[in-house]
Amino acid sequence: MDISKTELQVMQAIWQGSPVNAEQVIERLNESKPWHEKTVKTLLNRLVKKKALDFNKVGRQYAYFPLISEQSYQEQESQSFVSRLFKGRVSPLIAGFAKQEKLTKDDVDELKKLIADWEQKHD
Amino acid sequence: MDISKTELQVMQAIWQGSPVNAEQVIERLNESKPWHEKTVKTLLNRLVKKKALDFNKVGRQYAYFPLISEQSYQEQESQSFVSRLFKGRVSPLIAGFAKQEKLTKDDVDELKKLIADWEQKHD
DNA sequence: ATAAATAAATTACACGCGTAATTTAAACAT
DNA sequence: ATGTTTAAATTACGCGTGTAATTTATTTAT
Repeated sequence: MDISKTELQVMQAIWQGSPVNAEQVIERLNESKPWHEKTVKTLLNRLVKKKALDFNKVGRQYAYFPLISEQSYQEQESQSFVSRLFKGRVSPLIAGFAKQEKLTKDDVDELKKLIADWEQKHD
Repeated sequence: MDISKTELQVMQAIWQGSPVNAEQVIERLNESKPWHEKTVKTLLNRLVKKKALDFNKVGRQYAYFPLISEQSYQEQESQSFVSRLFKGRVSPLIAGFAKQEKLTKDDVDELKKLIADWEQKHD
């Protein structure tokens, strides 16, 4: 049910573009991390069992594709993260980023735009 | 090293106020979730081993206190969460909240204040 | 002083995870 | 048709986690 941290990296490789076979997933992953081929295949299998992925057979290979979109995954996880740590309030999280000097000008610009949109919609 | 989700709930009970003995932790937790006494004690033990907690002996009981502040825990976890899911950019997370209608007026007000502070500091 | 109570320490146990190695089955080469 | 290659499937294994039960050690009651 739950996608683990390593499994997430596999999902991210697949979200880059699908359908994609195991070999290509391994290539994409090995751009950043050297994982053993067998390890990646185990992870693909587990993700299929968890219904995070599915595949079509193409010859003797599998062409994997996601059953969960990156968007919806991000939304669900963000919800549960913010609930768990901040009782659901999002601004303390941003406050922490600000305090740690982890906000860039771009971030701030985007936040301003989001706020403007929100205010326009909730007048 | 890593604090699990259930362990976090124990930490949160202790962050409510310390030092605090096992019995009191159990009471605080059972406000919301009915956990077996033995389970909570196991978790306290593990958190001590992980150096998230320490204690002083008071008679035959232990008075627990945190070695990690809630603030710093929140900051570290937020960092790593946002890195993992959003390549470190915080605004897509907020965008998701906005899209899901999970932003309240209070949130928006606080965000505006944070932004104003940030801009003032980075002129 | 010995028994009873109780706090803490140790042990338990199944399941998920990270990390593969081994086995099986199917396609390709000869 | 048979051997070789190569996907995919199955199995492995130690460690962490959720969830306690059991054991030990210490205090309190009688």
